[in-house]
Amino acid sequence: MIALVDCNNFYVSCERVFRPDLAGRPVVVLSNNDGCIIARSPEAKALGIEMGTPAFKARALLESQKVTVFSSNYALYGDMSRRVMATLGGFSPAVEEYSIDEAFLDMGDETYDLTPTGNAIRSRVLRWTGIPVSIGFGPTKTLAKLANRLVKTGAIHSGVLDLRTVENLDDVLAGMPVDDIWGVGPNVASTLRRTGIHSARQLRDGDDFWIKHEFGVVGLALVSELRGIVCNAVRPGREPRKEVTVSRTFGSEIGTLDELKPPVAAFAARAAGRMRQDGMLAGEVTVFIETNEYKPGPQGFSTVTLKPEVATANTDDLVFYACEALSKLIRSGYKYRKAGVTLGDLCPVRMVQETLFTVGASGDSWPPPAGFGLKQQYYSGEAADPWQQRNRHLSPRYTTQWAELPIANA
DNA sequence: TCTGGGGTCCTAGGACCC
DNA sequence: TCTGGGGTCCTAGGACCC
Repeated sequence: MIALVDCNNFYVSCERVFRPDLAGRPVVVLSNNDGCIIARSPEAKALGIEMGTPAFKARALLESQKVTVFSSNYALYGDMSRRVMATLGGFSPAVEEYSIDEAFLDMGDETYDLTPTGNAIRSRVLRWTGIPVSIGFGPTKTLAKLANRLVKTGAIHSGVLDLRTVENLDDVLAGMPVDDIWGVGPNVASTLRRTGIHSARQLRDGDDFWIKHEFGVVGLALVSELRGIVCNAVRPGREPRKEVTVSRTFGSEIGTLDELKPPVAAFAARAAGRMRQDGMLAGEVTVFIETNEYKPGPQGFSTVTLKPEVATANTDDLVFYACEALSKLIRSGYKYRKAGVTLGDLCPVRMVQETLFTVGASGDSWPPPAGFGLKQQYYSGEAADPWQQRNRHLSPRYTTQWAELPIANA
């Protein structure tokens, strides 16, 4: 059996842990640049605020309904996520961190109803971290996800559902639209509907040959998992990343190389930092720039990838390649609104050292000495980031900065 | 004024090889 | 006249996810 543990309205819940006065009140969290609404409390959902709505379109509603608004605070959410995952480790030897707010737990071959276990998980996570979670149990990841979905949407149960306890499962699946199934996106859903398949039950009972023909091995695996056949096992831990991207929409549009270099250098440096935390080296550096699709004028999206001779984690090298790529990318007459750097073809430091004794040729020791790099002040640190856009509603980094610790009044 | 950011996997087709 | 067949690797792009 597999459990899918999903934090409820995770970003909002993180904010509420330190703002108990907001319990029961409408709260939303905005994306980077305060652009879109990406998390909503149930009260905010009830007001009809949709996921992904641009903040400026919702402004009137947010104000009239006195919705509390937060900019996203990833220092806080990342740390809270770590705490939740650590707590889940007490319930299963195999916890797969699927995303910042979700984990799959291998629950072994238990034949009894896991609902009590689920309740125990819920209450411990809530007590230890302050975060409420929903839990679905099923024989496959897809079915655990489905159980979790039923918990959240249906009135089947509050908080925890072991799919095996659902007596009229066929009826329930018949009432579930295919879009609600994990792995069925808009494209697949519309193809399915066009051929008369509307419900999860119909998809589960579909014809293998047709599924494979239409949706390939991914579709076939998905349908098999709906039938209870494991195609996608729980893989404990966090998979090492294969690439690291840092990208941002700028506060304003910029066009020249001189203007674009500092942010792109900063993105490369930040990506390099993240990558080093994972103990990886980059085999390629990709830069992309993008115009503003919402405004008239010449439009474009372009990308250039450069490959260092030897995989490297050296910030100066990576910044250099990123700037090289950028200069190949720029076209005069275009105004760019967004740019990003992806470090790809990542490989573990150790592997390279073992197979390639030339690691020193990248000109860097690893980890790099403190204060390395000539242009440190130039491309490091979010604080000194003039392209950093709006985050007017940022909460304190309660758990990761001494100066921002919450204060308890005795 | 204002429209996020960061990932993974698969497939088709081209290049190349024997 | 007739123009193999099988394989690998790489890449771009699609689709999906949170």
